[in-house]
Amino acid sequence: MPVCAPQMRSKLARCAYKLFAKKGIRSVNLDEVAAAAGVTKGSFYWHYKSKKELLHAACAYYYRRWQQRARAEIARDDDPLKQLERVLRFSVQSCLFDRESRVFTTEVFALSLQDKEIRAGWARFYDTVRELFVGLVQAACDNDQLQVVDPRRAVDWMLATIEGIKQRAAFEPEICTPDQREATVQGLLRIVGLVDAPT
Amino acid sequence: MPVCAPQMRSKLARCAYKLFAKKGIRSVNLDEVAAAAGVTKGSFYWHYKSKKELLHAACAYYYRRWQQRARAEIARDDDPLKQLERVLRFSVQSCLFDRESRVFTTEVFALSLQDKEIRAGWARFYDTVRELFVGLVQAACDNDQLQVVDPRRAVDWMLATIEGIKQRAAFEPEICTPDQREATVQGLLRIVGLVDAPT
DNA sequence: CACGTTCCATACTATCCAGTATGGTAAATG
DNA sequence: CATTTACCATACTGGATAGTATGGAACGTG
Repeated sequence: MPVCAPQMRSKLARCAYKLFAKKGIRSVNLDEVAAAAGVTKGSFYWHYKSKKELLHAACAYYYRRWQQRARAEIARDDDPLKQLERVLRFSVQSCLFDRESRVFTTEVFALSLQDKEIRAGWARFYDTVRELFVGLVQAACDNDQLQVVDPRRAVDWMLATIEGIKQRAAFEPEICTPDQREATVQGLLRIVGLVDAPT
Repeated sequence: MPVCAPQMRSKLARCAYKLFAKKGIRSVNLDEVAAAAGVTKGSFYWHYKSKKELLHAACAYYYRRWQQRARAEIARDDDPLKQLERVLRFSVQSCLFDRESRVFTTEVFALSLQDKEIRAGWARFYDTVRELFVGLVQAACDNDQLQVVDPRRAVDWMLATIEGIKQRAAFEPEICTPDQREATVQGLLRIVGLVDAPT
């Protein structure tokens, strides 16, 4: 019996992500995905039982890649505040330049409203992202580099702002041009420090 | 020749919005829309030439309603800062409770990525919203109730945060519960005042 | 070498739905 | 009253595509 099945399965997920992120999930059909992976629809169904299962795999691919890249950024520094800045810069960067990521996430958001499982998966991902940022903020506080009363709440606001910029930038690109990247990062840091000030 | 055509045209747009906002644009078919308005698909096509044209009408319906409600809030006060708070409260309120609005806008965002005209229409809407807020912030500044160096930039950040909260709340409802409404409004006001502080 | 298993291809079905073709009815108009 | 026009219904077409039925090749195993 020949081997190597898991390779094709993950290749299909990777190709699916690329196509979904380029053209939108709903306007990509399974023939395209299979063709991109060098097979046909018939064999696609040997690896996945439905398009929805494929979408889950594509999401998982996206999660993993984001976390890998974020961890790589963190590993490049020892200082907690610098680490926080690095991850923020990475997040903003992907918001500014990675059109594919925006297309994919926007489509997933729309599908999430109708599909409980997709929504739950994405919520779990958001949770890990939140905890990652909370950890960094906490560390920066312990290091006397930041003063934040409620890190979790502060991070929630900051993440919301990132998502909002990402989304509004689709309509008003001028609010988020590459040369504003550093100013945006600093603005986000300011939000972390300020949102939970006494009302 | 009988009259009253424009009534059915706008009724179709209204019904389309309701259905789109409940089930998502792409999972609503024209038979449903026509039935909701008390006609059939055949006569639908007498009023609109395509589903896309209907979507534009549904968007226009959404724009108009939002602006009417916002203006109504403003009219209830004379004080610029209070007016700003009112509109913010209305925006947050619709983010907290109006699930339909969230479904509709999320779907429109997804479609915008593939459709230039939809995107352009929404960009125009965002522009009027921005100018409305900028005007209020400016007035509050002139009235010595706020100190903002660059109102347009501050409003951009604040609007981004609203959108981000709206979106993240779909996955993490706890970041945006009704009892946090006032705190959220105050947090947004703080962002207006703080984002353009010197770096 | 027979045989089962893995992996893939071809060809088909079934369904959904946007859009069209066509005809009917009632009111206004000359 | 005849005719036109506005508005609506019924019934159909065409295209796209998710999923299935089926068969075949290659490879390991007894």
